[in-house]
Amino acid sequence: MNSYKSSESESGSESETKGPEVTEPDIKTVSEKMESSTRRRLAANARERRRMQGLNTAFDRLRKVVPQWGQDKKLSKYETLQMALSYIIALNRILSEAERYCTERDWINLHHDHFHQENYHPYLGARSPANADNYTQNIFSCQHENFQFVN
DNA sequence: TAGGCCATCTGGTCCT
DNA sequence: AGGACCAGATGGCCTA
Repeated sequence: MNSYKSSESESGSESETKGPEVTEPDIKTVSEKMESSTRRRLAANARERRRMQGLNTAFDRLRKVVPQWGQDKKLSKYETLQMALSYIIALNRILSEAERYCTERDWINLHHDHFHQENYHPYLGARSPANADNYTQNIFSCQHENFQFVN
């Protein structure tokens, strides 16, 4: 654009006329600094790429252990987190309920009930993040009743 | 074609 | 100073 061009030409003419004299060591220092800066940026980019790849690997591992009934399409990161949350809460509920049922038969019946697909319908039906948020809120509203943190 | 999801780059902040 | 983490911007790919 014009502004860019004019400012560029201004600085150019300034250095020609009254700018500070640039010596050979100064030029070398400036170019070395730029080179160093570029090198650091590229290294940071590579580290960030590795970091994100690590994060994605973790998401893939999480997807493998989280239920995915009838969904041929892989869960998005957001969906994976939501499903993991739902799954953990369900497992936790089973554990706490199991403590209340003394006979093995009762426990097996409970186990079957909890892992039936219908229990996850609220999440699977949540297509938009807004709906998913509502579901999360519902989950958390139950969480206070069901979770007890042990030191 | 719009919208969702994702990878990458980038600059800022905090920590060691 | 350098690394880790984060959030915003951007562009590509895919699907309804």
